[in-house]
Amino acid sequence: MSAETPAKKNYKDTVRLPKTDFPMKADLVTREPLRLAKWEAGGLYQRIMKQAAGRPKFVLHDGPPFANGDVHMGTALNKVLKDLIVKSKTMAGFHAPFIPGWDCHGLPIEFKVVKEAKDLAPAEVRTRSEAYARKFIDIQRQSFKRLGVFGDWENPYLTLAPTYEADIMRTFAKFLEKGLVYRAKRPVLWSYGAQTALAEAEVEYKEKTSPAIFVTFALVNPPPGLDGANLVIWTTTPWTLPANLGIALHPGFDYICGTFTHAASGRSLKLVIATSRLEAFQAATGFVLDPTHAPEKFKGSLLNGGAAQHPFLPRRSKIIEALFVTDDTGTGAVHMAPGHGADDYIAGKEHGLKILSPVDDAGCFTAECGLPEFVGQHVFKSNEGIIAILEGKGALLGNEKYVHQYPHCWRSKTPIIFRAVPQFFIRIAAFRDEALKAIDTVNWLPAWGRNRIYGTVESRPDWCISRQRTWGVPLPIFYDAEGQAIMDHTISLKVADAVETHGTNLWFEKDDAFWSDLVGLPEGSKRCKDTLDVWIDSGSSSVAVLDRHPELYCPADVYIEGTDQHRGWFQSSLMVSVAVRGIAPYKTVITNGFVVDTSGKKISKSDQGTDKAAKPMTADHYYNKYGGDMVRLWAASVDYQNDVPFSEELFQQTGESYRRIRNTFRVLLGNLHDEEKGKEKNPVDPANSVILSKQAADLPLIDRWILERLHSVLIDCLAGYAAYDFRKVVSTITQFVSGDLSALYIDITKDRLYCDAADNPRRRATQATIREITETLTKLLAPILAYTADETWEFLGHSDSVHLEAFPQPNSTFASTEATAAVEELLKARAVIQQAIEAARQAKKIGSNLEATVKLTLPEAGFTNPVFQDLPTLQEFFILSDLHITRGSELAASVEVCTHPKCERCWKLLPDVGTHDAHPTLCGRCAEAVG
RNA sequence: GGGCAUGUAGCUCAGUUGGUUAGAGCACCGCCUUGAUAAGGCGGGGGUCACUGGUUCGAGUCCAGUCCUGCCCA
Repeated sequence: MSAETPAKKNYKDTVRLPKTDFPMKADLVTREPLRLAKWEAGGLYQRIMKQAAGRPKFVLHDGPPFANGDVHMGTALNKVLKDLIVKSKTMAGFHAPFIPGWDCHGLPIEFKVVKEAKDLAPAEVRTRSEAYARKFIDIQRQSFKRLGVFGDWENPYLTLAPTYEADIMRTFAKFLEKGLVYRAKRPVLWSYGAQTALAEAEVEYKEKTSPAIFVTFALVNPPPGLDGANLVIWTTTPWTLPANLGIALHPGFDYICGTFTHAASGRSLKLVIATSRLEAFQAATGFVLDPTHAPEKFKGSLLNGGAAQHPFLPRRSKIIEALFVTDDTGTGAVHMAPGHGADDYIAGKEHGLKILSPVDDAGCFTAECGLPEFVGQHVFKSNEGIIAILEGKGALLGNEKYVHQYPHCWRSKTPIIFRAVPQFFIRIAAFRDEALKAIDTVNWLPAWGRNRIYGTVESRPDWCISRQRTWGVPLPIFYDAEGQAIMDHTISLKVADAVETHGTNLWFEKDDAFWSDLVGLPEGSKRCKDTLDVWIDSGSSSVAVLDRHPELYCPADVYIEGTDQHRGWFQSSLMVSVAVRGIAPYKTVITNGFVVDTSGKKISKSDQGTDKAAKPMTADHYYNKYGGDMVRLWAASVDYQNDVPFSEELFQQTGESYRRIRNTFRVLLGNLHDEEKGKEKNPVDPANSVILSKQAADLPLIDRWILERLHSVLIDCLAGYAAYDFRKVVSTITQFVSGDLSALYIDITKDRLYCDAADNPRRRATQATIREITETLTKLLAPILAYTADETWEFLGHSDSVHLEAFPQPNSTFASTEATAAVEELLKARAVIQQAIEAARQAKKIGSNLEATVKLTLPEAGFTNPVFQDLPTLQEFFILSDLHITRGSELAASVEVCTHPKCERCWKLLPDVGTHDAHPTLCGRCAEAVG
């Protein structure tokens, strides 16, 4: 062992390397739950609220997620965005309470419950549905808390709470009072097997063979050239013909009218067919267009408003035009039975057709069908008889077997029918204009959201608010002995009061006599069996939550949900609020896009458990594997106003940013290990700045520069938060950390921090600067990295949570950009120097920068900043041992191997190494520092 | 089919009122460092700015049309 070795070791011990217990490895998965437990035990959310009491308020109203299933990444994104807003508003000086909520009623839950156990009594369905909802509320609440979302988690609002349900009924009563509710028939999916209305989700598609027939309708008073002509319709449901009230043509399609002859029978008829369907029609029926006479040609719009004779009933069918008419099947003329089809209903309503639905609960014809011999007979059994009538009347042109996918009841397995039943509606037209005006009082982010909702409100039909379901809020309506609905809001209010104390189960548990007596109606009155559309539930939250909670108010400052809510919650909330109080329930509405997979396809909850389950999409997978802060950083990094592409690989990219930020914090903290006494405990002064103006003048250029940069970062981040642009905050900080701190400031100041004497003023200035930077960044990141920022804050020597802090205010001392201007010139020179050094390095002439002698040539013009006459600062900035400056034609740098001896301590190659007897292997600065 | 969006490097995104050679992060390649070390630094490759046409001295940016993808409808 040589005598040199111990000396080397000694010098290494004199180097002030960073020292911190702040771990490089975040280990978020184990550490975060501990911090969360500490927050909860200390009542952090309540303390934040208490501290903020009296400040200006900011109310973000939580749109209630459905209490069904685990937290999907899309749900996590939305909830974290809400939390970013609430936390950043809190730190910006607002009192921002967050009351989370859940949407608890509705078909998906009822569907699951009923699927598990069939034939349950309504009260039992409701008990089980509530238990189901509560189970998932707990699961989701745990996830949201684990994600670091702050809020009043022990007192959320639930749409199944009796008080909430009572408010839903009161909202409905308000609609009644204003005369906005009416009852009318409308087609629904009906299972005659289960004798109930079904929802889309309860329908399964199976193969079914139906008769497909072509039927003639003779034109009445046709335009010239079409005398004696017949429209031909095609249908697979002959039983709906008794309810036929119209025929739809496409206004833009080409139709022909010509003479058709049946080869076998020799029968001849004048028929109207869409040109594009001619060939298929001829093949199917055997009726062939007479080639000797040119057919009439016209657009579908020609016949609009005309009429055709019903083939076997004494009435006419109105001819209307409709864009949903297709030319892929049929004849281009569509049989319309508004009581038996959704399209038919809508088009029929537009054109003033009646709703005829002569079918009872069991699927049998009623007297209304106009065919006495069919009354009481099941519709599917009547197809043949109706076809026989058509044949007898000569109206049947063809009859085939047709195999198609047809909806069936998931329970009784019977084919479903469309059948019109009485429903309750809200008359939108009565307050549509008011709603449209309210839309323009709202700030929509992004701005196109305004047009989106305006369009839907403008074109939406009346709101069908009744459902033939069990798991929901009952319509507080009664029928009199004649079956007429009693539309009296005072009665509904009485029901609401009863429900407020006893819950809506009472409606299902008690009988009609009890209820009639309670609300003061005569014996024989019956209560309505329907429930309210769940969009009334959540749409009433401005009444049931914002108006009720003393710490909230309406209109709320912000609603933020996925884009699908323009037609959903944003709209239902708007309509309810406008109807009830005449204004929008929100001042600003923000939308976030959907989480989609990397091929741009939507990832829905229903894909869970299928083949796609290979790609986990639930939030717990991510916070259990990577940590809650990682999910938060991801949410803050994405462009949430558009759809958000997602995959685990993509998610891991945010891990890189996280590591970068964390490692930088670690170095910064490590370099504060021997901070001047008092600094580490320095209470935040009123200006929120550690560096006082009077010190600023003495700061070295590089420190002044980084503080100027920090000043601009701070301003950009505050603006980013104010604009809800979290991505901007993240990218600003990431670029500052990576580009300015890591690559430049820390690299450059290492030499002072490690090798200068402990109390050297420029070393102390650097430490003060580092504290200023670290405190500022920690606060700026606190809304996003809720856990990590809190951890960092602790390591900065603070005893309480960073979440009780406010954002720093910009320190005007660093608003100027003199140092920044100087550094910009320095960086141009640096780029040239680095390229020259890199060439020498690749040529194996040198290794580290410190082994180079650099000759920098500056152009005659420019580079006039005084710093270019300050060789020590230039050497420090470029991290060089040996630099020579000359002026020449253009900016250039050349590199040679430096010949000075190497200082054992600071590793620079300097001429004064060896000039100190006490330390023959050190440079002057190091010899002095070691003493 | 309609309404509203969207389309810039392998991936995710910036690109201000049209104006030099279109930027960043991640990924990738090469080198250095081993005193931020399960880290850090330097250099580098990579884009017909979806497509077509137009306005203009000049278009990623403005106009028209087409296509892709998403949401909401039909």
